[in-house]
Amino acid sequence: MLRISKLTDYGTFVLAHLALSDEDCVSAADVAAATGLSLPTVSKLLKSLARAELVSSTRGAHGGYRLARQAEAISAADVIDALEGPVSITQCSSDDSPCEHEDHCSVGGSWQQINVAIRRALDEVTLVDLLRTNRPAPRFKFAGLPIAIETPSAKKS
Amino acid sequence: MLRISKLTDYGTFVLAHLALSDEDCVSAADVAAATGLSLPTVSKLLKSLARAELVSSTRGAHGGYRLARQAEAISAADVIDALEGPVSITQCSSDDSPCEHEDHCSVGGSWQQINVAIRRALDEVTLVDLLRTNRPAPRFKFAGLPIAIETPSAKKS
DNA sequence: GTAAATAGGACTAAAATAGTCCTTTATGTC
DNA sequence: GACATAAAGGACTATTTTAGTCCTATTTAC
Repeated sequence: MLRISKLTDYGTFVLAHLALSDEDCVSAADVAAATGLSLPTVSKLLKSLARAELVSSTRGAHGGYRLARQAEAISAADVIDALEGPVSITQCSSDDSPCEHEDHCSVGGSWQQINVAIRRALDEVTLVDLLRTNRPAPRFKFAGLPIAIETPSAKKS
Repeated sequence: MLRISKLTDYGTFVLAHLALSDEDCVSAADVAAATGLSLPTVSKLLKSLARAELVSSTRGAHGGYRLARQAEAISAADVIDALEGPVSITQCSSDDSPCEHEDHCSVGGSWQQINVAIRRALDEVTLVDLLRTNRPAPRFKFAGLPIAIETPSAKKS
């Protein structure tokens, strides 16, 4: 587990489509048609992405969305931040609520280190990288261990 | 977001207590008392940890649990695997179900790279590290950016 | 035999996520 | 100026996941 939400994954589809589109400006409906996602969902995603300033929008007739900056300048961390809020591996490292286990907690600090390491990994991968590894013919499945195992019916999203 | 579950976090409390205990064998009830968690919850966690062979158990009267190997040899990744299943950042990289977005998916491969990077970070931190950073007097809060911000009411779990 | 423990799994409750819909605002076109 | 198109914002529902509890069976010390 420790996974990104479906919506974040969809968000990368949406951004990928904007990055690859020839058009200057693509409507949510077009993105929905191109990605196979429903319009309400795409719409919701684009609104969030716009609020995070990863895409910019034009309202009204012939309006739509485009990337707010170059694909190289959009990292996986940016996308996750936009759609799930800031990355933080434990709840108590992000909440403002008091941690009721503080008295017994003998771990804690290292999660922050892990957090930073994960963050770094996510910062280093840009939308361009996500596009580059675009549908290789033989697909791979990651089954928990850092070893890619080829499977006949493997799939990716 | 992109966080470990509460139970996994609790799991580290439980393992920490076993690691620090003088006793050879600690019952679930003792762990519950020491950690402030409920017995059913601790019991569930220890059962999962035992199945993953991170702890070993002795049944019957005077039974209990102990670490199955040295604390240095238990990584954060091991704990997450035991309590949440294998780490995989996207659903379709772990499921056996077909990915219904495959046709439109223009990302995918790079998530696996990210997965490996995260995995590496989690592999490198052991239970000993988690114990070492044990309750520093001034506590830190990680607010999304890889910068630790000190707050008056910060807490950790 | 009995009490103290773990093993396994079923079940319920709570919370987070996903997905949809409605109303408002902005903008181009006729 | 009216109308059509499209985004903005938010409310709401449904679904799924996670958390937490409980019950029964098995094992072992005394």
